[in-house]
Amino acid sequence: MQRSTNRKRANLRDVAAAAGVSVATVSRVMNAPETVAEATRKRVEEAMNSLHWVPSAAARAINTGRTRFVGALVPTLDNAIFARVLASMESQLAEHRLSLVVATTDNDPDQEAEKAKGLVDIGAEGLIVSGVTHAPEFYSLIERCQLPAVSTSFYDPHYRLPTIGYDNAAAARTALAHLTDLGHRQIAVVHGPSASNDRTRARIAGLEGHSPKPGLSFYEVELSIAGGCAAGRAILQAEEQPSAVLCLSDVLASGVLFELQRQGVSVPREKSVMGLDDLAGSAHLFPELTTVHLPVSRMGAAAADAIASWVETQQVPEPSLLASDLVVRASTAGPAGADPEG
Amino acid sequence: MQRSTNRKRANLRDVAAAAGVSVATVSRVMNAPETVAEATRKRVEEAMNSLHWVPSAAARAINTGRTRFVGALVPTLDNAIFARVLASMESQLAEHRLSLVVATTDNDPDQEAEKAKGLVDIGAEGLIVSGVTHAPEFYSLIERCQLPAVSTSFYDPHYRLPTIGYDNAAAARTALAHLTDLGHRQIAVVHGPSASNDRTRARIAGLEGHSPKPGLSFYEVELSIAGGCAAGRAILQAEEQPSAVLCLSDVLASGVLFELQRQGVSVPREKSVMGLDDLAGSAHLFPELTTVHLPVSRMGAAAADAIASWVETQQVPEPSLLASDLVVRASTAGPAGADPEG
DNA sequence: CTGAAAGCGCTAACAA
DNA sequence: TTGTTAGCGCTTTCAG
Repeated sequence: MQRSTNRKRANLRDVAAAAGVSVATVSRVMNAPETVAEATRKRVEEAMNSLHWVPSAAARAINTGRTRFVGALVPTLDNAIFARVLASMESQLAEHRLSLVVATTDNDPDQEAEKAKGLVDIGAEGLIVSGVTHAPEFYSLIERCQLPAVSTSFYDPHYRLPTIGYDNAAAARTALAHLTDLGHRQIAVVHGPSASNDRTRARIAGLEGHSPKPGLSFYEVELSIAGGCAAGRAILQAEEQPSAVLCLSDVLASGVLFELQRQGVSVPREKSVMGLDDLAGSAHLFPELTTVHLPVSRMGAAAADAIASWVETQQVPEPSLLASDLVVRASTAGPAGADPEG
Repeated sequence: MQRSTNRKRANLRDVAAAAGVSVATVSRVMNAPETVAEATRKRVEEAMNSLHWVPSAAARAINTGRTRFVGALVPTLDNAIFARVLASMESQLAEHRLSLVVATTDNDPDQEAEKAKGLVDIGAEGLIVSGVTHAPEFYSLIERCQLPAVSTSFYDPHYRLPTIGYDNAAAARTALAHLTDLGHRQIAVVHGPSASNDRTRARIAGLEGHSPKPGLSFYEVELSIAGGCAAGRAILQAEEQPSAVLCLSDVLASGVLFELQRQGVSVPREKSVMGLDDLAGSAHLFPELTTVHLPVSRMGAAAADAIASWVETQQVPEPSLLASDLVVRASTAGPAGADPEG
């Protein structure tokens, strides 16, 4: 039954009083301990402990004007690729003593704008987004707040936000070239919703004008294993059977692979299948998936550095292009019946 | 070249001055617009816009004592199961007008404690964690801060934090029972790191004392597709071949499946494989994976409600047990050579 | 090395 | 319906 047992949370003044010092000294113990005499510091620290003192984030933020966190808006957490991006962003931001707050947008610009507002409302100092398609409300938000914001997963040096990403069109072209090099001329292209995803659109566009010009048939499905399966079934029902399936995402390729197996189609003997992403699991599928590696870890780190420097120094970072590269594994081969020497 | 062009961000006073009203009125326009006369409100809103006024999160927080966000600490974003949990947490928290901030712990209690501190530092009003194994620093943090915290993915009514989860031991037992019911007597059990994961330990413990007592051999691997593949290879090299493989996680089961296929082992004809989790993709693997469904979406929503009510009303929520259930699909069957009628 | 005091931007009584 | 004013918990000069 001590007197102050039921009081609210202690504040700086309480600690100062308990330690017999001024609030300024307590503040110094937190922010510049070396400027406080050892004995005084000890006394203050004891007071902090015995009062269960916890500094108020808000009070600090209001004084310093800094919250030390930035927000990342990703389409979904459902695709393993974002786990990699976020992990590297987070660890790189930590180098700058910045925290990362994650929000998902479901590929919906309106939801993105709303979530962005939510992040700003809780004090985000900067934002990292995906792609170059955003709601007007999003742009007006970052403009009003003069908020640093960078975009990832897409490279476009002329975009109004600095972009840190790869060339989606080139990545898709690399994949297609691998297939045509193997001799495929009828190719099914499987991709996720294009209306809501500019990365997907860029990849599709990258396929245009490739030479030699193969016969391409497009299948748009939900971006998931189930979507890949649906595409697999649709492809098998087509009049003219493609000898290869180019999936614009590894997740889709996995689904296609499973469905073809389910239908008794041998990969790559009867049909080649390839992806684009290079997820961690893709190397271990059966058969191991040929794909195009996207440098998502480096991208996450680069985006983290970019937003950090913007937040810290007010310097707008430069756009940055990261290379992607072909990873040939076991799921692709020449078309069935082709001369294996040719 | 107006006079105030280069000033810092506008504040409430600036807006009030520009609109010719008091700061209180401006505040009301934000927080209770209906109490302000239409004309006044309009004038204030115009002033807000023309000054690019953005309310300060910190200042609001310091006054209301609320930040309106809670933190979730999850082991990893790499396993699709957490995407489901987090998605439902987030949408349910939104019902309470609360935001969710996500951090990953990599199954490391020290990292968890550190990240928890980071969340508190930026103002989290409550925390959601996984499991019942945490660092002393974590406990002292939530105690010092009197911070609401609930635990998920585990049910233990006697734990010091309210647990909202399923019975991991029972789920594993359900899986094992399915296999023994099918007639399997030699079963390989594949699981992730047990030292760092109490859910895994609980699942393993759940296998004990099951009757009829089958021959169980355990394989501990990294919790990933690659880990599942490694387990698959190890199992095939064992002296006594199990007729079934029980994976304590769907991710592992996928890897086992791929590896068995790679080695030419037919599932379920030669070996049955089952998982535990019921990820969205599991229903679409080849063959479709038999598993135990964990109610992660409901769990996320329940955890959100629990932490929300705690944060809002200071009432410590009750622990809550959610049922898991068997989902029989195509990856399990009786042991090879068994009488299909028996 | 330490303290006094002036705010940071906002909310919420209380008055008018 | 609107204004006045006292803080919220902390940092940060500026003195001593």
